[in-house]
Amino acid sequence: MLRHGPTIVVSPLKTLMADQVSNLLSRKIPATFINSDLAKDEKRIRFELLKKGAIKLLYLAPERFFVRSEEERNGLKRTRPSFLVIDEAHCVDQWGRDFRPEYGRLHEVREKLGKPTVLAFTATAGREMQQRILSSLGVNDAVIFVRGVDRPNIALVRVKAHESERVNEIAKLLRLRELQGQKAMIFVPSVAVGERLKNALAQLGLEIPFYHSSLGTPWERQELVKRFVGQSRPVADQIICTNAFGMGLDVPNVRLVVHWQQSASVEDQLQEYGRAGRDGRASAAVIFHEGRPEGRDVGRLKFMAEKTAEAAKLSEIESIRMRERRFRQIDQVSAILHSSSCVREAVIDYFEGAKKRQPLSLSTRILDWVFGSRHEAAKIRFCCDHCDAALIKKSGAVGYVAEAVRGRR
DNA sequence: CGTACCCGATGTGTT
Repeated sequence: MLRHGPTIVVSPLKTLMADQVSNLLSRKIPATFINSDLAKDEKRIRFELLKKGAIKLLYLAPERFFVRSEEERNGLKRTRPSFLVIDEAHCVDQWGRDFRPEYGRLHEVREKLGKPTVLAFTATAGREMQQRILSSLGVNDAVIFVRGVDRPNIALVRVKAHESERVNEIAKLLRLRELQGQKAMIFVPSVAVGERLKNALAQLGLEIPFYHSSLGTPWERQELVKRFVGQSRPVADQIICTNAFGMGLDVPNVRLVVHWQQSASVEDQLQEYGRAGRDGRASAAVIFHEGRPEGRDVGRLKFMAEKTAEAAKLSEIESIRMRERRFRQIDQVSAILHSSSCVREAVIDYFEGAKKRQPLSLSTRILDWVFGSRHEAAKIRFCCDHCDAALIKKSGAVGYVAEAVRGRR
């Protein structure tokens, strides 16, 4: 706010831009976005405000810098922003090579904008990803702050189960008394699996909506999101979803996140189960797996990774490299799920390194104070299936989740 | 077979 020029914020989703801009405007901060939802006139008005210096925060998708219209590109170039902010910066790495290549070209953008200071934020980037983000953005000398990856109030439960058993286990979980009036999410890897699960649960008397990118119109999808967050009726406390659901979603009382199977990276896994317990209260994450390295679950993820790598406009060597990286990310999750040690520790190591923690610098402590969670972290009473093996043996996985969600033994 | 942007052609109209 105190700098002379505006700040450009790169954001991955139009819904996110709209939410954040309206939030900022309600705090009287002059913010706006420019994207393909705008009518021609509205776009022109916003460019003019920008030119007059009336905008402090401008939200854009990365593709916006590469639109056909030279006039629009120049309009952005002339803004000479003080900062280039990359929100959800894991997208630079996760999408920047194949799925959304413009995410991988932000270093060019920065050059054209006159080399503004770069600030990149994400809740989920492991150590290798952090380095790749910096190198993609062309800021290898950047200072990195890594804080708060652990979510001590979420009990982590790995459950080895075949597909047929998973439906019944999920039904039992959803029916837990401890969960009534609270929220639960079930992540599935594909539309086909989601539809199957939705139908199977319906057979058992559980009608649960399924959110995915090809569901209905954008308006209908937004309506379902609103039903889940309680801004539209009928309220949906439980939802089946693909990973399309939730970037930027902040629902406080999600008590349970179930994964039909592992995610395609540790980052995805953390991001998804991390939706649980945002209010700091005791919550649980259940992840089903098949107990062996190369079963159908992993096969499906690798198949999708392969297709993505093939579809991207990459040279053969780049495409192979991309595929191998995605394969490795998938295997890293499997390794954590199949290991017989603490899941929590494995995830923390992945993000922060196993090395002993350095004493915190003043700047880190200030960042903690500014961005850190306001509530005291709950004491860990429940950790994971490994650390609480005796409890699981006694109560079973479902019983353990019930106790973990209640927050007392 | 997951994830989204933008754009221009086609044809409809749920906040």
